[in-house]
Amino acid sequence: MEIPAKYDPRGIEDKWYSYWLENSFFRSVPDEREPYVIVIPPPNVTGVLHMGHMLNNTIQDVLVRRARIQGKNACWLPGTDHASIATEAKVVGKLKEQGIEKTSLTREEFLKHAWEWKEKHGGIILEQLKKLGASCDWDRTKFTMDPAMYESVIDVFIDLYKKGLIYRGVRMVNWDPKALTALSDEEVIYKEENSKLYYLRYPVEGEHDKWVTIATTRPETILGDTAVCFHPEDARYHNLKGKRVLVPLINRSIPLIEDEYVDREFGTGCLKITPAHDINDYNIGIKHNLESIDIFNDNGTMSEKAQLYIGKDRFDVRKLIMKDLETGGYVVKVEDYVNNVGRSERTDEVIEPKLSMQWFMKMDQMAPKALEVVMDDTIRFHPEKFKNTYRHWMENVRDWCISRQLWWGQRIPAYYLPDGRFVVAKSIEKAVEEARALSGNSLLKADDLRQDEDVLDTWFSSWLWPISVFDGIRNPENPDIKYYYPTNDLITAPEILFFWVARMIMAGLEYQKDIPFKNVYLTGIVRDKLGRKMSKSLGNSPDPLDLIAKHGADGVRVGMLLASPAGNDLPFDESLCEQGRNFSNKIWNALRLVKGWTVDSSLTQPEYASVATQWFESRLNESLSEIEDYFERYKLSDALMSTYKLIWDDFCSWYLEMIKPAYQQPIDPETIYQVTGFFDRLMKILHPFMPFITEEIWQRLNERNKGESIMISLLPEIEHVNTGILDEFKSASQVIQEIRNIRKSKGIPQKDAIELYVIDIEGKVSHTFDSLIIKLCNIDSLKFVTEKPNSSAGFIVESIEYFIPLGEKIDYLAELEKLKTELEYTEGFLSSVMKKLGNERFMANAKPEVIEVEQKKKADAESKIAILKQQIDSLK
RNA sequence: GGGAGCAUAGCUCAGCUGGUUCAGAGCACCUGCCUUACAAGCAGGGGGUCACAGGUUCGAAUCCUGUUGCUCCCA
Repeated sequence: MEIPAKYDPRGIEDKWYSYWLENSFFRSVPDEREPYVIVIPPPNVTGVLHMGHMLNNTIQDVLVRRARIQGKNACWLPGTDHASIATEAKVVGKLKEQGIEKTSLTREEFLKHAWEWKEKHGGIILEQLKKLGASCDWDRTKFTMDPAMYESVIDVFIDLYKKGLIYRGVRMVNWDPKALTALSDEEVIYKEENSKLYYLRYPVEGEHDKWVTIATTRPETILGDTAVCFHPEDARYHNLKGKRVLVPLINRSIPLIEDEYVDREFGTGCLKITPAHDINDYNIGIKHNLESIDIFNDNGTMSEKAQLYIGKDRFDVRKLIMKDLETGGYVVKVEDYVNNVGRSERTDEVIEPKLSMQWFMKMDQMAPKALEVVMDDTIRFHPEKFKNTYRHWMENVRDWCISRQLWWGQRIPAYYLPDGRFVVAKSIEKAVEEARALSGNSLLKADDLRQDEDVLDTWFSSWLWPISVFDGIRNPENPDIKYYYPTNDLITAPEILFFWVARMIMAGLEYQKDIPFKNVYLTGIVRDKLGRKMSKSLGNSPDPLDLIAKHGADGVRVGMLLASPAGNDLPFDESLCEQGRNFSNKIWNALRLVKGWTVDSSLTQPEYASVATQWFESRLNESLSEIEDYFERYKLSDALMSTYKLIWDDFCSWYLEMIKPAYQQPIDPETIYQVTGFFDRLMKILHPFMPFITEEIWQRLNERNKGESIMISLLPEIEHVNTGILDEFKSASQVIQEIRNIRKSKGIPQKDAIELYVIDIEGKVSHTFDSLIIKLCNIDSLKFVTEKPNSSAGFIVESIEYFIPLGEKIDYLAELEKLKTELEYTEGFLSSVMKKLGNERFMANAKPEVIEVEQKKKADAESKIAILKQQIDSLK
C-alpha cells in the first residue's frame, strides 16, 4: 500500500464526514443506554462562522464524540436563533438597497421578505460547522421560529401572564433611535468617550441677576428639565431653598429641590433634573413628584414638547442650543470631559434613555431558585469562579423587559379592546371570547380587537431552548423530553451567563421542575495578538474556513484546544494550528512506519519487544486515567496535551523505537499484533480531538467492514497499571539518555557499537530493560564489573555506576571537572537536607512520611557522594 | 464609586487541602544532525527572587495583611 510521506487532510476530511452522514452515525433516538446531551448555543441566523464559534463548537464536539465512544447515547442538537434585532436590521438594509422602505410595507409583506432572507442565508453557519467535523444530529436541527418552537414561546408567554409573572408597565428603557426598539441592559455597550461638560446658568425666578449654575454633558436636554437639585447639606445653596429657577431659552419655571443623591463634588454641586431622559433623574422625579417631559421623538429628533428645534436631530441640536445659550449669556464655561456613553450593540447608535410602555417579566420569584441550584452545585460551573459573578447578578436582578418594537419574532399575543383594556390569548378567536367576557359586550368581533404590534425578545425564545427543542413545552410527557432532559453540558461564553444561562435555568425549573443542564463550561474570548477580541468589524479574525483549508480541521481543532483552558481568553495565533497539523503528520508517519514492516510469521518475539510492550501497556493505562481525570474536571487542553505526549513521546519516540526491527528486517507476528492494538487504542483516545485523521488511520490499521467506524467504536477501558515497570523504565531511560549524551559529546556515531560496564555492588539494579538499553544504545557488550574500567567516561543513576570505555577519546580533565561539579552540588544538597533533619522543631512537627523522605534523601546523597569521591580519586 | 478575579520561563498556561513528580508543560529560542517513518523531523541545551512588602510556620508559589499593575462585572 502506498502511503505518502506527508499527511494531506484535504479529501480525507470530506470523505469521512460524508461517510458518517451516510451511515447516520450522528443520529440519536432514545433507547436503553445512558443519554449524553448537548444543545448547541444557537448561533444567530445572520451569523457566519467566526473563531468564537470554532472554539465553542470544537469543545462541544470533543465532549459529544467522547461520550459516544464511551457507549452513551450521544445527542448534539443543532439549530439557530432568529435574532430579531440583527436579522431585522439586515433585512431592512437589504430592502433599502432595493429601494424599498420598511415603512412602505405591511407587516405581512415585510415578514415574507424576512423569511426569504432566512431561507437563503440562514443555514450558512450550520453548513460551516460540518467542515469542522461537528457531529450534530442534523435531523433534529431547530430554529427558534419553527412553528412548534414559536408556539412554545407563545404558550409560555400566556402561561406566565396568567400566573401574574408578566405585566405591562412604563419603564425607563434603553431606546435605540436607529433600530426604533428598546434594548435590554445587556445589549447596550458602555464605553468611555471624549465629550464636554457644559456649565450653564439658570436665572432664579423673581430675583435680579441671581443665577444657579449646573453642569451637564447633554445641554439639549435642558428643554425637558423639570427641576434643579442640590444636596440638602450643601451650604452654598441654602439661601435658595424653596425658590424656583427658569429654564433658559424657554423660561419654564421649575422648582429647586433638595436630594441626597446629588454628588456635591461633581460640577457645581447643582444638578438639573430631566426625568424623561435619565434613569437617575427619573427616580428622583418619582420621589419628588415631578413632571416628565419627553422632548424626543422615537427616532431621536426633537418633539413638539421640546418647544424649540422641533424635528431636528438630538446631536445637531446640541450644537444649535449651545450657540443660542451662548448668545443668551447662559454659558459659564465648557470643560473637556470623559464620560460613559452607551451604544447599541447592534447598531452602534447612542442609546437614549426613554420612558416607554413595555412588557416585563418578574424575576423576584424565579431568580432565587435559579441562584440556589448553582450555589449548591446542582449545576456546576467550570471554572467555578463564575459562581461569584452569577450570584452577584442574581441577587441584584431586575425585571426583564421582554418586548421589542420589531416585526421579526414571536408577536406578543395581547389583544387590545377599543376601550384600551387587553386580553392575552393564543388565537384571535380565543381573544374575542375573552374580550367579550372581560367587557361584557357579547357583540365584540375580531375586527374590534387590535393585536399588540411588538414581538418578544429573542432571549424569550432561547431561554426555553433546552426544553423546546424536545417539544417539552407543548408535550411535557413526550418520549424525547423524558429521555434527553436534563441535558448534560452547556458550552457557552461568560458574556451571556445572565441573559441566557440564568434564564434557561429559570425556565427549566419552571417548566420541567428540573435543571436544564448539569454542567456549564464557560469558554474564553478568542483574541488576536494585540489582545483585541476577534471580530468581523475589526477585521482581525482569520476566516475559519481558510484555516481549515490550510491546516485541516483536525489541525485547527488541536490549535484551538491547546491554548484554551476553561474560562481563559485564547490569544489566537495561527502557529497553534501548525502545531496541530504537525501532530497529524507525526501520527501519519507512525502509521507509515508500522505499515512498512514486513511480518515473518516464523519469528518469535524478542525479549526487548516483550519488555517494551509490557511497559507501554502500563504507560498507556496510566495516561488513560490522567486523561479521564482531566475530562472529569473539564480541563480539555490538559487532556489533549496528555494524549499528545502519550502518542508523540511515549508511543512514537520510545515504544516504536524500542520494537523497531533492524533495517529491512521483518518483524515477528506477536509484536506487530501488539503495536497495531496499541495504535488502535491510541486513535480512539485521540478521536474526540482529531476525528478525521483518527478515522483514516483506524480504517487503514486493520481490514474494516463496511459501516464500521472509529466514531462508534468503544473507548478502551482503563486496565491494570504495573507501577514497577514504569519505575524501571524511568531509570532505564535515564541510563539511555546519559549514554546518548556521551556518544554525542565524544562524537561516537550511533552505528558504532560500544561497551557498557556497570558497577552494582549491592546487586540492586533491575535487569528488565537491559535488552532495550542494549538495543537502543547499540551496545555490543554489557558487563557487570566491580571496578571502573580504564579510560572510560561514567555516570551514576540511582547509586549504580555506569562506564563506557573511550580509549583515546577520554578527556580526563573534563571527566574530573564533571565529577567535581556533581560532587559540589550533591554536597550542597546534602547539607540542606541535614539542616532540616537537625532542626528539632522540624523533627517534632513534620509528618512521619515527610521525615522519612528526608532521610532517604540523606542516604541517597551520602552514597552518591561516596561514589563520586572514589571516582575522583581514581582519576587523580 | 461598589464587587469579583488575576499576576509563575520570551509567549500561553499547570501547580488540589502548605513538605522531591516544587519550581513544571507546550510553543518559541539556541546547538548539533537531511540517521533507511517523519526537517511538519531527530538528539541535546539555555531560560523564572513564582508582581512587590510584611506576617503566620520548623518549612510558603501555595495561608493571612497591605501595595502596585491588569481584566471583568455592576453603578
